[in-house]
Order: sequence, then C-alpha cells, then structure tokens
Amino acid sequence: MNTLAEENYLKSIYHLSLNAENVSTNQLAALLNTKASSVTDMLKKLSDKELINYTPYQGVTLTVPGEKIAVNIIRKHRLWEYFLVEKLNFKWDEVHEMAEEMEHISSNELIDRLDKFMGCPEYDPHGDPIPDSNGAFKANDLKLVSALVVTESGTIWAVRNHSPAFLQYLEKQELTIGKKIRIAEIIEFDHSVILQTEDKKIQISREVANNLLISI
Amino acid sequence: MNTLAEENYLKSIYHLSLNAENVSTNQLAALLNTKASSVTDMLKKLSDKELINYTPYQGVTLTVPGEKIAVNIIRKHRLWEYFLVEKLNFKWDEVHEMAEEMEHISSNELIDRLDKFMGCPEYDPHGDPIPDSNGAFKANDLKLVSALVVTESGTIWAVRNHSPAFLQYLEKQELTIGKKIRIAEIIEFDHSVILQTEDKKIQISREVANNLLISI
DNA sequence: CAATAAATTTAGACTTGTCTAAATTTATTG
DNA sequence: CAATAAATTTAGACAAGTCTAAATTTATTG
Repeated sequence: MNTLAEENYLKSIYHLSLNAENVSTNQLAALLNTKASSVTDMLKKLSDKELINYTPYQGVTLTVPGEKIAVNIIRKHRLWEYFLVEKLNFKWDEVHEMAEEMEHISSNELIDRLDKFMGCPEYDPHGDPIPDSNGAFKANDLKLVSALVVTESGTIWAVRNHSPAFLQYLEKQELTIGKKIRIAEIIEFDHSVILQTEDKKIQISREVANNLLISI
Repeated sequence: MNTLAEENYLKSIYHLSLNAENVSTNQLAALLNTKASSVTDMLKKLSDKELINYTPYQGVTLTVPGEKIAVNIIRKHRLWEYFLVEKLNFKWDEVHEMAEEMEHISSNELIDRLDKFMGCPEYDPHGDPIPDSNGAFKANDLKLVSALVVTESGTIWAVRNHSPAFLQYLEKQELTIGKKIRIAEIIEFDHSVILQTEDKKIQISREVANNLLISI
C-alpha cells in the first residue's frame, strides 16, 4: 500500500494531467500547498516505485499503475461525496473536505459495496463522473460556458471548482446542476456572460463561466 | 487536532483502563504492537498535551479531555461498524479493520448525521454500547460466561474479543448475539463450560467463556 | 546569443514516530 | 534485605515528509 502523502501526489498529478501533457514541479507545489523542493523529493520516491515517469526538470506523467491508483482514489472520493449528499443530506459545498479524508479508506470491497448500496451513481454531486471499479469513466462531452458563443444552449452539468465560496454563489444564483441555460450575450469588455434561464437573465463573470460546464 | 498515532494511544489507554486502574507501558506496547520505548516517548507527548496523567514507572490514566477524545473515537468506530454490517451487509467478523481506519475521519457533524441516518443504534454488531454525542454510555450490566455458575442463564449480549477467528467460531457454533443460554455444567478439570441452548448443548472452552458476555 | 529571470534540484536540517541497546528503577524472592 | 528479575526509561539512530537556502538548469529577451 501507499502512504497518504503518496496517494495525494498521485491524485494531484492525475488532475493536473488533464490540462497539460507533463505536470511541473511548481504546479504540484501550488496544488498541494507545499514547496517545490518537497515535491522533488516525493517525485523521486514515486519514480522509484514506478508510479510516475520522471525526468528531472522535465515534469512528470503517471505510469499505468500510477494512474490506476489515482483513479481509484478519485472513485472513492466521488462515491463518498455522493453518500454524504444523498444519504446524510449534506449540501454540495460541505462535502469536499470530508471526502478528502474518506478517499483514503483502503478497502476496495467497502467502496464497491457502498457503490451498490447507493445504486451505482454515475455522477457525483458536482457533476463529475464516477469511475467504475475497473477505472472506466462514463464518456461525457461537456463544454465550458466560457467557450460558448451567443445563442448556444445546454444544461449545467458540472463545476470545475469545488470551493464552498463558488458553490454557495452558484446556489444563490440558482445555477445548480440540471438547470437549462442559453447564452444571451457576451460582454466584450470583460467577457462577462449573460445567461438566459427559464425565468430570468443572470450575468456571470468570465471567472465563473470558466468553471461551469454544460452538456449540449 | 491530534495525530492518528495519538488517537490510537488514547483509545488503547481507554480500553486497558477498564480492567486496571493504571495502565502500564508494557500493556500498551503489547496492545499497540510496538516497543516499550516507543510507548514511553508517546506518553511524554500526551502528558505534555495534558491528555494523560503520567508518572514515570507508575503507568498512566486519562485526563478528562483525554477520555473525551478516546470515547469519541470509540463512538466513531462502533457507528461505522454498525453501518458496515447493517447498511453494507458485511459480516460481524469482517468490519473491525475497516472501522479502525474510519474511526479517524475527523468530522463530528458527519458522525452525528450517520448516527441519525441509522436510527441512533445503541449497540454495535459485537454488542458493545455506542456512546452518544456527549460521550455517555447506556448502562448495561453484563456478566462473563466464565463467571457464572451452573443453572444461571441469560442472553448472549456482547463479545470481548473481536478477532475474525473468534467471531467465525461463534457463528459456526450458533452462539451469536441474542441467543439464550443456560449453564448446564462446568467441567472441573479445565473449566470448560457446557451451555444449554433452546435445541442443544454446546461445549465451549474456558477461553471462549472468558470472552462471551451475557445479559441476565 | 549573452545575460537575466524563472523553474527546479540539491544540501542540510527539523519533526514525528519508530527502533535497538544500555541504563535505571521497581518488584520479587530466597 | 541483598540479589536477581522484570519493567521502564534514556540514548542514539533511522525513515518519511517537510522546510530554507544555495546551486543548477532551462527559458526568455534585449
């Protein structure tokens, strides 16, 4: 088994890999709230264990075994989030920190039974897909609201930022998962976006648009 | 917050305190599967934090704050065991190790909601009482089968040993929680006990009798 | 393309929790 | 009650994971 720190590094490398081929030391340091030198130390250990491909100064990628571990942790994280929201009635902005701890409970048998107990959900409370026990993700083709043009429309499906502040803001604006929206206008000056929902118009900043994903 | 190691020491001190006023270094070392010198080191740290009363060579007791932490961990352990058995259909001999990890999930809000979700159970799958969120235990007056005399009877209520081997043995002998028994005979030679159940007699060793608790 | 800036790694140190071996204290017993 | 045994603590070391400061490599740019 791997240590808690190792698991967190693998998970972070996985997440950063979605946006960039190679993950850099500084990116990891920023995400993990640690120092670049600490990251370097850990990268050597993970490389020795053959969980990552690491070339000094060139960043890292996950090996197949490394990715498997990372996806398994993400599966656990998302299933526990689903449990906390659907069974224990937490709100979607309250569950991230708890799931950060729970994702490290080691038993896979436990997580598979939890999965069945909840009816094998496909998406977590933030709209992220839950990988199955083989690590397979349901394919879903989402687009960032910030990448749309006027008149395009779709359904809010997921968020890219899980901070309570962001989620509470969305909740207040009634921009929660499942809501149908259409791009009414894009402000040229600051790239703010005006969304048309069923009953009203809502203006959101570029920052917000850049963290909202819709299914077309 | 306290570290995982600290929590495990406090929990162990609590458990050992039930059988002896002062808990010794060696008792702790045996229970925690570590060396006496390591225990001494940790006792100093816990003493500095005023979670235990420690006098070198004299053993330790928990302070009020220390006991509070210990009981809270035990509450978490037992609620998670209940969850694993009642919701995820694990058997009573399968849940101890998982609960050992889960008891360290920090959120008390989570555990209180889990408690309500399950209907505030009073006993865990091994018959141990689950303390409430204030740390109060339901009083229950149990007796060891090994302490009974012939003709005494009662209901199997709890076990003092949680090892899979012991629990599986009990399962096989149909000596599970709720079963009514009467002491039919005590063999003088080795203190084996012959139990009369509704439909048959079962002979158990002194060792087994010493780990079975009944309610009279 | 040389000089500077940015990113990364190395060196050396610290904390937590553990260990072995030696020293010390307490308990036991002839 | 002195001698031995048992329990406990101290001393010194080690692995994991982190840090600061210095050195090195890579990237940028005038």
